[in-house]
Amino acid sequence: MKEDSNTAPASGIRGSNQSGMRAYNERLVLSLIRQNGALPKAEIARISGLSAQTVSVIMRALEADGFLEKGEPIRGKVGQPSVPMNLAKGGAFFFGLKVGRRSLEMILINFLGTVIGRVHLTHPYPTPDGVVRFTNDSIGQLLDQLTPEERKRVAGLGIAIPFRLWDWSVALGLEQTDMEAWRERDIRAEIAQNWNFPIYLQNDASAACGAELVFGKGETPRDFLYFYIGFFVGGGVVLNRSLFTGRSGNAGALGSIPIGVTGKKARLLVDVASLATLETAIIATGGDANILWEPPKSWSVPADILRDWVDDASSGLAFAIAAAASVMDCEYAMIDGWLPEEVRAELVRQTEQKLTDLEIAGIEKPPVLEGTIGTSARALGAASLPLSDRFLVDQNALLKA
Amino acid sequence: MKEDSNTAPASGIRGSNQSGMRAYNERLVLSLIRQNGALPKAEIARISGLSAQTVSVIMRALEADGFLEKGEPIRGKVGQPSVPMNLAKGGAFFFGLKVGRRSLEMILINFLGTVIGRVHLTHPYPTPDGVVRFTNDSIGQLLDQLTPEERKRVAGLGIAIPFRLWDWSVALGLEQTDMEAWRERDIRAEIAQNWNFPIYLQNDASAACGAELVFGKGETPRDFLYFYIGFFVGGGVVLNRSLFTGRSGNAGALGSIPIGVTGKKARLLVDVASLATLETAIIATGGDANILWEPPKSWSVPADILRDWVDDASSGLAFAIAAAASVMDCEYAMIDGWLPEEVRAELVRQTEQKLTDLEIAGIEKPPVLEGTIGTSARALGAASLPLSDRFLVDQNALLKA
DNA sequence: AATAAATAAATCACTCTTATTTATTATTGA
DNA sequence: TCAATAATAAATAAGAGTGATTTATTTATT
Repeated sequence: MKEDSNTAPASGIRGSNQSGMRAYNERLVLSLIRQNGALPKAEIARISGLSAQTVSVIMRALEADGFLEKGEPIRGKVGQPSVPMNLAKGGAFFFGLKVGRRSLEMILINFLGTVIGRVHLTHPYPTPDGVVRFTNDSIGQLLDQLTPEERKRVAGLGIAIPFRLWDWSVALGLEQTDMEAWRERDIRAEIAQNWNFPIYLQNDASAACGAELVFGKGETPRDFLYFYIGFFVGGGVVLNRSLFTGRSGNAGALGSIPIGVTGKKARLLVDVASLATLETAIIATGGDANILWEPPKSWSVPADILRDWVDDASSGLAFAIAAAASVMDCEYAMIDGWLPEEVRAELVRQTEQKLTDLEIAGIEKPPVLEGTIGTSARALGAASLPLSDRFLVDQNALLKA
Repeated sequence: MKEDSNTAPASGIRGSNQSGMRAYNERLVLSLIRQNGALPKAEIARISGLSAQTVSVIMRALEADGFLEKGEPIRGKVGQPSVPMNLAKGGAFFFGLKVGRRSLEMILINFLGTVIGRVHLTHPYPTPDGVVRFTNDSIGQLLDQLTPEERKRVAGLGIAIPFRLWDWSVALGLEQTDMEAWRERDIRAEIAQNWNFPIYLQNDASAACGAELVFGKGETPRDFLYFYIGFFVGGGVVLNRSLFTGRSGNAGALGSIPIGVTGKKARLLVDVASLATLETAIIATGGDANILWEPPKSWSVPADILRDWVDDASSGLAFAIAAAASVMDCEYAMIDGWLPEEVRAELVRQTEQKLTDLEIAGIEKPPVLEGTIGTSARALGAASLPLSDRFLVDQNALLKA
């Protein structure tokens, strides 16, 4: 699969002009409200440093375009009551597709990030044909739930999918050929033929990171490191409050962080901290590994196997976090995944402990936190891709179209 | 020492306005010429996407201000001959100070990056008082070489200094107290009292990385990883063609990358790939380690000691590069340092070999290259700090002042 | 004649400054 | 206690200023 196909047009460094400036300031307003909740115009002016008049003009335009709406005036303070402006839930709609080990999931979210539609399909393993068909069908179904007016406001589809699917074959116990198909197919392009909104494709773990960045609860830090534990473990790197995907779109390939060497073979994080490893352990003792792919609430993994896995995984994560923190000096590390909440909590606790115990001079060890999104992070993150690209601050927004 | 004092004002996300736009486009023009050499206005317009008229206005202004100058018209093509515009060497001047293990070095460069003045001082170890006095004295001397007109165009001083100097004491065999002074002193502020140009302070290895970015020969890649081998080993991370220093200014603390664990103690890159290690090895065999601090051309380190050191150092570097590449997906890794050229070449060769041999799935291993600046990278990088801040593209340039 | 570089004049889009309006709370004086 | 007045803050209108763009023109060359 042409994984590069998601990458923005490489382009050299471009100049800036007035429309770029306006686009940037509009995104800034929307981003500030998304981060802080409803805010009056005067407050936006103070935060952004823009003049009150400029903010007034921009926000009235955004309101007229249906992206913002007035809240109840707040009285009780000296002066004219302030009118908080909030995101209008019908401002735009986004599709998010998660391609997973055992299932496909399509969600439809509104401008506030609320899931307003969901289609789910279980499969033995993902195939390009199956994914393309499911995508087109489910988008059709979900569009039916929207009014004709709302349909015009669909701003895109994001796809969260593990990269290098063809490397799965062995782990999945499938014939090499079943996965080889992914190498050549460009499902993004195929799906794009059917729809006239933009389509984005990203590594599933990076997408999950995007969900945390856009929809995460609490204050989002400038720079953080994110791990998502799925069939494999992957992650994302957030710099300056935006997801850094690098030149090839594969930055934050955190599963490939080496955590030790035996001879010439590096042991990688993915070898110890992914559900594939846990599955193997369960199967080795004659257990039924399918429980892993049910919604995590209902997991019933033998306690001793789980304990060993958490022990190994947290050691690997601690080492990986230390390595990554040296490179990018992050404020904190976050762990989420397709895990029951109590397993995630224990994994975070042990990782934090092992990181604290590790003696490393010269860097500050970031605190380790639990993700705030949980199991649905990948689908939500997928849907956040078109949202980020169109409505959130982005350095490139300043440049010429 | 308040190492944070260099960090840019934290500030939230700011809006953009016309002066920001113009400032950005001016920097863009200067950056394009610095990267590509002399370019005619029409070519700048094509690369930047700005209209020919806009570029014409901007470049005439820059010429009038003395930052650009006309080259010889190029004939031989259809149409009016193109006039390549180049950086004017007298456009601005910058001071760069390197604080090192055994010496201080102050350089003065012109707008082209050519070193036009240099003052050097050997010391047993760096003290805040010594550094402040040397700085003020040497700036005074070097200013005498400039005309009164040129003196007005001094745009700043950059200081490249190892962070956490107080951790040196043990390695240097000095009393703890000698280095404790650094913890409290803010030499940047002290020096700033004497001069009315801006002063920047940065980790010495990150500064060296900046030299590569600004003055490096050949095409500079978007994203790369940089190691500078000095008394300690450190580095820098370049993202989107700019030096990423992170929230605390300590990103690219590449010396702290863990390369293995024994019990709870992590072995770090700095333990195997710094000259401090080599010095220890030399002293252990009764040799004279002072040769290391002479200009590297005249090194005469026993061959067997050097061979062992290069072997260990390259193994550590290979592992560190693999780890960092997983996090940030860099185009390549670069190694430079206070080293004789043949040692650097061998170190790079072995690192590349060991990285190739290392089996790691899921990432592309970056090629390893030699730095193009060499021993003077730190002082040049220091001088590049005010240059970057005032004259090169920088996302923040677009925002309101 | 064709082509390309460079520029001039007019236009357009945007933010900023200054001044005004509006709605509210705080203070004052009978 | 109550009404009149002052102070304050939000919001906006009008006009100024700045900078990129468009269109047209000039210039120098093959």
